[in-house]
Amino acid sequence: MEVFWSRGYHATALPDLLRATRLSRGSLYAAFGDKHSLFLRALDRYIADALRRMEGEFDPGNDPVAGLRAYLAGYVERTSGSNGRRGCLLVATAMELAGQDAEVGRRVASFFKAMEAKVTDALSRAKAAGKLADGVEPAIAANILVCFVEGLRVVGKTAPARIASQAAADALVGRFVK
Amino acid sequence: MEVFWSRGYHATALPDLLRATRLSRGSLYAAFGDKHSLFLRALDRYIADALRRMEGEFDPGNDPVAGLRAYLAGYVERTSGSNGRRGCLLVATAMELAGQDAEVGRRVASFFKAMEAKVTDALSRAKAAGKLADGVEPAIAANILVCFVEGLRVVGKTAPARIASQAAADALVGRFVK
DNA sequence: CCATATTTGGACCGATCGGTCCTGAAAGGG
DNA sequence: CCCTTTCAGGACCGATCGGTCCAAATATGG
Repeated sequence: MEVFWSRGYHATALPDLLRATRLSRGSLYAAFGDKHSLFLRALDRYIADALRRMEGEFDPGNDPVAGLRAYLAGYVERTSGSNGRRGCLLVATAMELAGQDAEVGRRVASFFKAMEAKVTDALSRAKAAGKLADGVEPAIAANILVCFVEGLRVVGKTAPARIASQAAADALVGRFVK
Repeated sequence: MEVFWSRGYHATALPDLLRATRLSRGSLYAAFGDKHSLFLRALDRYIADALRRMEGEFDPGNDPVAGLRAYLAGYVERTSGSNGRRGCLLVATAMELAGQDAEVGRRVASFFKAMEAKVTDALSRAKAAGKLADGVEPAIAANILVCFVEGLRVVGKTAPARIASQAAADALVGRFVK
């Protein structure tokens, strides 16, 4: 369903979708309406997957700092090598469509907000446990981390160097925790 | 020339380019060859502008920490409000084409490498001047900063909140400098 | 085993894509 | 003042876009 993933919306033609879904033209339109609706479905699923994954990483039962590290490690993994080259449906969509398509823009914006909220929450719990370095404000640090991981996705498109990304991620959280 | 800027490559049609260049179809093809070549020209100019700007910010004659702050402030400015919504030709291109088009991929990759080198250099000079916090490694911190600013461009597409971005930028460099 | 309902592959549609080419007007030089 | 050169505007091209429709094949139920 996510052939949109590495190609983007405009670059994905109907034949690509037919091949990927193994559906006939008629069946695909009967099932999804049109290309735009199908794309929205794919985007929603991508977002739901990402949110579910983060819910596991930031589970209140776990150590928030460990969750943060797992969260960053996941992004390092997904932005390295061939994973990195595949890219990220959300980031690609944000750059390609979010400005023109309100329906899409809303979804992307709300995802980023949700992600930032989850990271903020984890940082707040870490702070309450006295595990944050002095002067680290959870909301601001969360903003930094979100930008960092999305930036990883961008540079990972062309320079998917795992060790460098991992070192950067480690150094970044090292600046925030005690 | 940069109507590609906010629309992206695929979404920009010939009529858009004709309107933007005020050229006729014939003249445009005589001058640039084809759409792809024209895009490459636009991309090269965009990259050259960015590099020239950074050369000013990271001028060896200036204080490297001030340069870093100016560099970040520039990104905050360019990712806030309507500037943010317009987006970034480089990031959009990285996500849309870098994986499929080798010519483009090379340009994008070399730009990110050049940017990282400039930031690394500034950080090294700051470190030599004893202005960096303990344990901050220039190359790694540069990687973090590059990812951060490119991430700003991504989230700035849908949530161009200037004050939050500025606070994040300030906090981030605050973690690196003494 | 037949009648009905469902789904399939693909022909087909108008629109638009990137790209070529030709005509007529404007500009420049003798 | 005319002849040549240049160039703008747009008609035109084949290909492909997203989307519709239908006939044949398949599955289903009695």
